[in-house]
Amino acid sequence: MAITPAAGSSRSASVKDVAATAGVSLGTVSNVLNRPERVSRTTRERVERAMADLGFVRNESARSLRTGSTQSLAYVMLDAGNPFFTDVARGIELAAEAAGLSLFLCNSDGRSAREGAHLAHLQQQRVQGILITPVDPDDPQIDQLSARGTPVVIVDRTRAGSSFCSVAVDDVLGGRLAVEHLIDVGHRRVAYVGGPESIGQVRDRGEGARQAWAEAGLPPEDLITLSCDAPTVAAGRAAGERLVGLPARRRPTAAFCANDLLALGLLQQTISSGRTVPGDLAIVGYDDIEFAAAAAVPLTSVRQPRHDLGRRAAELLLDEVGDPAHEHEQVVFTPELVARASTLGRS
Amino acid sequence: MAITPAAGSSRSASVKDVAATAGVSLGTVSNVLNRPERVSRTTRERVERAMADLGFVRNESARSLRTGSTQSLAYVMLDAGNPFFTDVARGIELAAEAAGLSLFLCNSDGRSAREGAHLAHLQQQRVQGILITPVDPDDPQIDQLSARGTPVVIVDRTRAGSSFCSVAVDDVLGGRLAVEHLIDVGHRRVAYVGGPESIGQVRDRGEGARQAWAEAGLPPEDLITLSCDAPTVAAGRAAGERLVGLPARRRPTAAFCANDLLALGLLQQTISSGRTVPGDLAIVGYDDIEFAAAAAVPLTSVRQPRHDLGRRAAELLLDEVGDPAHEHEQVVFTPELVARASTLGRS
DNA sequence: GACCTCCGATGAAACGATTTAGACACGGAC
DNA sequence: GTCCGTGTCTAAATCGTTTCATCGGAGGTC
Repeated sequence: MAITPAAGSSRSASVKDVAATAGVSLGTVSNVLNRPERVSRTTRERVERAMADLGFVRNESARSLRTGSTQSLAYVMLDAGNPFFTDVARGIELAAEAAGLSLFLCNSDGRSAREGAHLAHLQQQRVQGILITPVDPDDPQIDQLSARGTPVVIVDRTRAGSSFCSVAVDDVLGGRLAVEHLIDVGHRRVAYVGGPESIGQVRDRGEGARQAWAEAGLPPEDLITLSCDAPTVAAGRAAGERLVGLPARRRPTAAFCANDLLALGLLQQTISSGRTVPGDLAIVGYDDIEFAAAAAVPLTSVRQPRHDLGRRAAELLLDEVGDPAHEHEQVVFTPELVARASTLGRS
Repeated sequence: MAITPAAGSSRSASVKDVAATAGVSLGTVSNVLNRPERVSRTTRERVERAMADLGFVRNESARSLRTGSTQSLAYVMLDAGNPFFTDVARGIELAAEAAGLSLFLCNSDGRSAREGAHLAHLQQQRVQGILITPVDPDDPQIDQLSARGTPVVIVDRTRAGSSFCSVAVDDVLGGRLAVEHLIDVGHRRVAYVGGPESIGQVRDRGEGARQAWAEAGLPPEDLITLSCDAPTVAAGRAAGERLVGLPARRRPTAAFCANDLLALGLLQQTISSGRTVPGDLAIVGYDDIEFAAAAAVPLTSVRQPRHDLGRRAAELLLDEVGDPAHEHEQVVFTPELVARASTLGRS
């Protein structure tokens, strides 16, 4: 007996305890765990029996300290409350699962400080790689991560220099699709309802909207921009109230929103103030989240392949981790307009 | 010069490299990291300088191997696509952040196998504790975790034996509130639209509905139950079609749905099939997710304090981690009915 | 000047796993 | 009988950090 750790209680069993119980050496236990084919059947069974009896749980810290690598990836998401990002996360997760890695989700909640804390911690954990939808894609901390050896893939954003892999969707094109559609169905006064200009997507989608407007030869002043604090449902409602406040002859007959949360807020405010969609105001959203189709007036939206976005991002990361000859790649997906009742009238 | 690791490239710098560069011993570097007040200012600055120059990043594996504890919690969520759970997660996160711990989110996606893999991995990581909304609260793996020394708090479920802390909401009461409200506003034929009976919440909310119905002295056969495969928007739409198929004299005038996703699906199907809410069908949801209020017919729903649920769960876990005299506690919150247009008509 | 204290810094010993070089036994071939 | 190969298992070194007992020197007291 002596001073061996008390059975089952105080401290969890280590390989040493297992070895002692099974009457073999440390190395043999390790072989049972990592290269079971090298161990004779009888010994292996004895060791496995000992592990079960002691409730042995491998210590991942020790393992990764010795081997220098972990079995996990992380996705630092911009807003866990936006279904778009949780769908992207699901795509990532499936790819990670297929590769036998586990995925940690972190939520920066749009705050740089929080994002920074997560990144620092993940770097200390020595995760195999990090996927991130950054608050600011040009944040130097991201370069620093990469320079210090943690592969990073940027999701749903691109970056000027191409020192990273990234996966994004062509937001300028998405903006064009939305506005071309509104022009097609006859609108000649349109509002672009965008989140803060600091967000790259908001800028790009607005840019696409303006391009489509100009190419149709329509006067720039008839495409007005409503800028919101944040791309949220509440901000969408507020935007609705500002629209109503406009004089009738300047009031747009349609709105293109930078994401579906804004569009849903706007939709709600419009209907609850007694106007109709699309009769009084046609609405186009962006992202095509599940709740867009499920809205009482199903929302026309620009669909992003969010699942594929996540999956592809994870694949790029895995390639960067595994292949020494990896070359950075910027993948850009093409968005697609899904027309529904909010611009077409009752179907 | 000699054989010191190449500056900045191959392998990341360790405390040993920092010590060599700063001309101090290992222990001093460690003191700078952990007990800076014990180190004289000049030495400390020299060490900090060396850390910056070398791009030193503390190795968390080594740290937690030595100290035997990590700085992280984990929440294994049932469905990252359901805003209810992401809101709970946010509550947890705030509490974890306040305690200086980082939070890893894992998504079991309703699958036991995935949940099990996450739990095993988290246990190997030696996280400080695990919060979980389990697929099956009676899963023996949860007991095993706890027995092996990883504190577990069950979120949004309770468990027969009280060997865990848990935080939940009184679902029977929630069911009663919903149905009492429908009776109050005059409904005498009601449908309970629930997910699979295997989910505890679905059972409890249905039970509450039946209790309220019985206490009002209404005939049991006028409270019908529609059972769905899963509590999702798509299933809600399907339920709507089944309702329409019922003969008019048996068709309910109101529906109580086990969660808001179902309710939103049902709402959409009802409206797009040309009927009105609440005129032809009043609808009550459950959870009061943000999209419930933002639906074009704002949804009456049973609000759960999802933010507090998460926060309280995290606090219980932190107490269990920190206080040796900790006693398990089952917290039950009280739900609250939020009446909106889907049962009250246009406001 | 001897003695004590205090402060700051040191060095070695862990933590628990993996890995590698080698020991040992057992047959079979020559 | 010797030698070699093969199949198993062992022993020791190692990963990067923290901790703890210790040590040297500066300064104060008698």
